[in-house]
Amino acid sequence: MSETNPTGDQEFDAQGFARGIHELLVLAALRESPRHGYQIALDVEAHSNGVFRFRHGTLYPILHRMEANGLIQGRWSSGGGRRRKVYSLTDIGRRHLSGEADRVEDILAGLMRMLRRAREVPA
Amino acid sequence: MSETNPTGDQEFDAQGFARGIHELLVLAALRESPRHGYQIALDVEAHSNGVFRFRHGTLYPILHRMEANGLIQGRWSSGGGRRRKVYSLTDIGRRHLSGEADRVEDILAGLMRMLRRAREVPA
DNA sequence: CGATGATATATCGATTATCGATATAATGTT
DNA sequence: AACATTATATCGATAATCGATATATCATCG
Repeated sequence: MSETNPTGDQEFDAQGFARGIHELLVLAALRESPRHGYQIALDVEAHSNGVFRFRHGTLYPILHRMEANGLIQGRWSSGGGRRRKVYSLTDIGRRHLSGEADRVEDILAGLMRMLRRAREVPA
Repeated sequence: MSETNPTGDQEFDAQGFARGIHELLVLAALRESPRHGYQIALDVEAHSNGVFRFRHGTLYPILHRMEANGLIQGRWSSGGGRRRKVYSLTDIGRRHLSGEADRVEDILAGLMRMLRRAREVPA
């Protein structure tokens, strides 16, 4: 009963799930236009009513990792003044965004089913 | 903008989320009747079309932790033969199940919103 | 009746990533 | 001039999954 699951559902990897969520949040924040780190954090927080929030000790390592993996590309804003690293989606990141969105949505659907079952607790 | 969020939404804790999911899977599997570890693993796998799967190196530590936290209660099946530790929901576990189900569902709803936004990627 | 595979529980070490704390610096405001 | 906000960065502690491994029972089949 362990053949690759026949429904086409995606598998749940507990460790990777949170990481995937974080990366999706970043990719989604960049989907329209480039942004620097702090903007990404504010964008994510604003669009989720404060549910999702990046601590900067979390965000910047994620951005570095994603840049190393080629999902995003950062460029230091030229021109004097406050240094900002502006990130934009790469083609890889754009593909990853849609692929991961599908994958995660399947998992979320599975979780929803699980929750509905869990609600049917006999009093 | 960091006061306890006003919408009543639950906050997302990346680290704790996966753990919470695992615990919910166990609690949900026990909601009807007591089961031992191996049954829980099979139950979870069966009801999720193989999306969710417990490795035993993962499951048993979780069961031990949940028992230590009072969410479930294990009893070694008396009577000769193969030793089995049968777990059942405690009252605490039952309350936790419904509370956590609400909490996680809010987060899932937030993730769904995020995914919908992510899908509107300009071609 | 012996071998094999499924059932069943358990522990341990390696890995890895978040998180909090902390550092640095420029900018705007009073 | 002082202070809060904006902005990026690193580091160590923490914690939990995961794979590997160990042990033992039971059923089945040759």
